[in-house]
Amino acid sequence: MTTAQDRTVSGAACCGITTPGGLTRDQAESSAALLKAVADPVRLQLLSIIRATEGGEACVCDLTPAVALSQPTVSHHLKVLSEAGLVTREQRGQWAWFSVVPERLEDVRAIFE
Amino acid sequence: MTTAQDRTVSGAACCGITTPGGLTRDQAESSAALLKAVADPVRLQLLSIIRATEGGEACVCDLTPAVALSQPTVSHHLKVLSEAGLVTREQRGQWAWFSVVPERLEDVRAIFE
DNA sequence: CTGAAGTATCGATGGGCATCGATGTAGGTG
DNA sequence: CACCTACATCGATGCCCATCGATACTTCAG
Repeated sequence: MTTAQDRTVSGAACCGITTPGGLTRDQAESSAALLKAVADPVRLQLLSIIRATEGGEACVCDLTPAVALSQPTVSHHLKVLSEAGLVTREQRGQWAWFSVVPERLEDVRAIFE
Repeated sequence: MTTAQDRTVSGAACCGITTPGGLTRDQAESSAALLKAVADPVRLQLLSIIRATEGGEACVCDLTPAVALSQPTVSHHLKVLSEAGLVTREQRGQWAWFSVVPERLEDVRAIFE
């Protein structure tokens, strides 16, 4: 995808100022991927609900009525969060329990240090 | 858009755990809107470039070659960032200068306190 | 006023994604 | 075995958005 500039190009600017700093395209791409997982109202709600639940865990049967969406949709969102490393899934008996990964949330904050 | 639950519904869960905490749908919606503005590799790059430029300002003529995209596209991204309150635009002579709003970046971090 | 340069806006297009119903799968129960 | 429940996957659909070329707008120089 990335064409010829994985580095920040600094063209001879009209204003005579070069732009040396800045993220690499790859850095920006991976940070954006993590942010995309979080930039959704439903997923933000899911994260906050899981965190607010006693024990820090919640199963889909709890989350589905809480966000008022179909079960496949909730399952989809949890998969996105899981693939981003923001939550972990643990099959316990018949239910799937999800809990958040605080370190990963810290990674998100670190993007805007 | 929001149907009947602007509050976090707590259905009688299968596991006997209610989900009292959690964001309101409206809270989640506005936070997600802010995050969406930032969840894009190009916009992350633009923000970092502007911040890294001496003076904390940059004009479109600098940014366009730096991200290797067409001028209309860069202008579009800057508009998105501007509407999210993440950058401010100042017309100075013939050029449009953009600078980041640190307080707004702090708002983003605050979502994951 | 005429022309040129920097930006913003417009319209079109293609890709990604949120959502759903239907279906598959696995664990628990009889 | 058969049946139910919790959850995941699949396929389809509709919407949002990133990107572009073309064009309009603004500012400056002559």
